[in-house]
Amino acid sequence: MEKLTSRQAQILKMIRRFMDSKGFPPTRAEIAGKLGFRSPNAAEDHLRALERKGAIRLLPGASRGIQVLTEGPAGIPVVSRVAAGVPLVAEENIESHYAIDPDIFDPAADFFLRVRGLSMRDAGIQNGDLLAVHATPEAASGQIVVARLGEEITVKRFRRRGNQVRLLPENPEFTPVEVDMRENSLVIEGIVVGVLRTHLGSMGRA
Amino acid sequence: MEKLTSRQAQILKMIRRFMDSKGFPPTRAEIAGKLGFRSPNAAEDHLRALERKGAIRLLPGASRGIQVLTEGPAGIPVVSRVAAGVPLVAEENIESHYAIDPDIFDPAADFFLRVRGLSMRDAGIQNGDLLAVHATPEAASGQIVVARLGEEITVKRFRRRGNQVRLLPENPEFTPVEVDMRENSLVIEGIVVGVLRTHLGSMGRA
DNA sequence: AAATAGGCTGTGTTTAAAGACAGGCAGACG
DNA sequence: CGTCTGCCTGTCTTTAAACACAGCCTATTT
Repeated sequence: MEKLTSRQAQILKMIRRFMDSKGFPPTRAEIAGKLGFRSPNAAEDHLRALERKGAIRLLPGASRGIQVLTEGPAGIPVVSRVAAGVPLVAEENIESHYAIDPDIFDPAADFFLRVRGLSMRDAGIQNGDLLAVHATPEAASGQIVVARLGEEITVKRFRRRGNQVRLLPENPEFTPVEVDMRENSLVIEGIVVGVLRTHLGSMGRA
Repeated sequence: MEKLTSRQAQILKMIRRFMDSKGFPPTRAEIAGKLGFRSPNAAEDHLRALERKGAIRLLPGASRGIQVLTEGPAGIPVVSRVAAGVPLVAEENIESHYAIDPDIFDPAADFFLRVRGLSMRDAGIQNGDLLAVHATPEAASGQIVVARLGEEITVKRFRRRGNQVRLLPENPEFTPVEVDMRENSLVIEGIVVGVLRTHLGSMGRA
């Protein structure tokens, strides 16, 4: 899809909202009304532009004949095998998308992160599990966080006392990490708000 | 919603299908065309009946002004505190619904079951977790099943040798259950195909 | 300097669509 | 028995809506 101008994106958004609430697309006049145009032909022009750029399809002759061509996959992105340097939720890290309402988690999930390793085993988090993550730099002591330590992405329980942060594994076979926020760069990518395991065909005991 | 006649249900289904494929509701003439009416007024009559019975809403004056009123909550039902005697997935056992695509699990999930107890702790299943369950009476040895033993609903790993079935907990503090299928009534309600944990605010270590 | 895209106003004309009116016929209900 | 609902045909009027035509102004791009 060709790139839209901000005005065109605004009109597309208006159409989407209209369809969500009413269940059918708006007419030219309704678009003009909502956006304050004095002429329905302004809406017509925008629709033509949106069709030309591949955002919608117009069915000639049909009233409300606007089809919004849904761009890309919907749902929550699944982040896996994180590449070094790039942001966590970047195109190249996204494995797929899952059609799940983000609001079943509280606070809402922004993405899933696939876990490698068993460092949080005793918190009921297994290798290959998907963690529902709420993206935020704020974490309270005791929460399980997704943190970036230099190049490494790690999932640990977060404990803080002043500038001294401890990242605790939930498995006696792993050792805690101590970080002084004044010396080392520790970035909180988000807090874990849920766990999702989708494949347990007949796995053996941990 | 009042009960529909088979013809009315058929028309409602046609409207749904039309909206799925086109993105907007049909006109009277389009309904008549699809169903072979020679008069658009037949469609008008049906729409009136559907509105009277609460299946749709008609917006006067608007072209294609048909709103299909979605019946009941969508998504996967969450089964909790199972009452004795009644089927597992019964109205009275359903706690809520979660908007999740059942097909992210394989095989697809039919319902969620809220777990009580820690008998499957070492399989990464904790107290309060939701188990995605595929409803089926067939279980392979090694799978985690939801089984009914008399009045009790239990979640265990399923092992079978002939008529002898063992239901294994995944926690050394619990003891396995042995069942002879010829003597005791064991009903497999389904197999566990996934795990969902939605609330881990700042829980302590297991 | 000319062409093109974006973003509008304003005025029509034509067609798509809602919906009213007048029936017909069958079966269910009191 | 009459009356209601369900399920249709057929016609006609009115309005909703698409869409063509003619412009205006401002940026970009060629």
